[in-house]
Amino acid sequence: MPDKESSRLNRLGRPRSFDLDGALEVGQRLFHERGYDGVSLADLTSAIGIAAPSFYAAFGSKADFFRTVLARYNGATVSIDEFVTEDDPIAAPIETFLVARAVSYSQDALAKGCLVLDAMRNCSDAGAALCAAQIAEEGRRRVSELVAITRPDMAEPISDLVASVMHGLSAYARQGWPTERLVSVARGAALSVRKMVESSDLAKS
Amino acid sequence: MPDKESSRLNRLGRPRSFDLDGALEVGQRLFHERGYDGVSLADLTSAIGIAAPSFYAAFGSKADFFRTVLARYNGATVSIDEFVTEDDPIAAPIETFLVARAVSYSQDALAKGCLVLDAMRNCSDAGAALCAAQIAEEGRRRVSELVAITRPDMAEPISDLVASVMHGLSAYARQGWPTERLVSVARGAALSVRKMVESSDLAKS
DNA sequence: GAATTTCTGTAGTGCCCGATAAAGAATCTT
DNA sequence: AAGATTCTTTATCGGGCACTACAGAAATTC
Repeated sequence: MPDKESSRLNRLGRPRSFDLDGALEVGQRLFHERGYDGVSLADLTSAIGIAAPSFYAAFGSKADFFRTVLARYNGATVSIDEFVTEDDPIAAPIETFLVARAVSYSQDALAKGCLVLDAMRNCSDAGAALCAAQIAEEGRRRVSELVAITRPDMAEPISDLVASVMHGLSAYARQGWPTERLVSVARGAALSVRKMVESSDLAKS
Repeated sequence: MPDKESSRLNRLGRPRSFDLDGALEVGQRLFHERGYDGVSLADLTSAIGIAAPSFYAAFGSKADFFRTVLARYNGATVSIDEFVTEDDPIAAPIETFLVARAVSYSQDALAKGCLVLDAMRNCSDAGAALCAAQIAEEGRRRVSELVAITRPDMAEPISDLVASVMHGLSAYARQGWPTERLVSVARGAALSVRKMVESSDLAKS
């Protein structure tokens, strides 16, 4: 476990000859294009432009590297929080969020689908798959929390549905479905959300 | 390419010492449990109880074997046609179908999710993944055809949504979500379907 | 400059993968 | 019986995988 930025603040020794985040970006592109198992260490190192030992000194292992890539990717994706308004606190943000995902999953021809959702299933390393599942669960919980503000009884059903539809969006984006088609799916799912939000207000004050 | 039941109807030579369909069943169980790449040829042959050359003589290759397993699995899954009634020709059958899938994806602890939908993404062999995608597309088209009978304008949006939700059901079944939770997702998605079917009847006579 | 520390490149490790060559065993036809 | 055909067994094959031992190169501190 070589701490990247420790041991007397790296003032000694030969400096690293490549950019850490640049390597992560290259890896992210490759993983998004071909999946965890579709990218070998030789692919990674040759694309980054370094030899294997440099890779291991910097990142520890392929799985560790991938986990870092996942975090980087997740940090760059749009959150549902960005769509929350005061008018419609739930249904509209969820619809906009799903549509945004439908678009982002299909806009880049070489990086279709969601890297995180894909890694949940398409990843031979159990630790990396678990990491992806935790990130996905984090996102679902955020949706759940937003719904819970006004409709706590619908928090889980709605967030579960949103999470499930996102898997479909990611899967069919990978299959090559055009953006409009995925957006249609997103809007269709939003119909349910709207209906669930507006359903019999048993739990409302 | 050894044709299994050809060449003068197999009247010559040493008879096969194992059951073909039994081997497929064993393989199906393993693949469903661990996925295509999670099952090695050694796993398969030892579970079946034969040596590798017998496997190759009978099935051609691991990918060919898997394709046959996929067809076998698909033939055993419930179709939406089984739920069509005269009262409600679309919405109710789709809801029942989705609920049935939610149940079947989660009932067997060692075979969670859908083997076909999983293989679409979690499969290093391109041919096998394509085969799975075709089977899935076949199912989606069947839903589309049913919807088209009464609401041709909604055939694609609804079948796309159903297909997408099924991916979520399969993925989260694999994650260990309990049946009730998946059923809730299925019912939630069915809300959309119902609303889409009953929406402004622009295309109706 | 000398010693120290850290990174880099060459060259490999062992492992597991899917697939097979070759020879023997079991059944058929004639 | 002899010959033909097909399956089974043993013992691999070459290849790709993630990963690393080792020595040289490049920066630091003294």
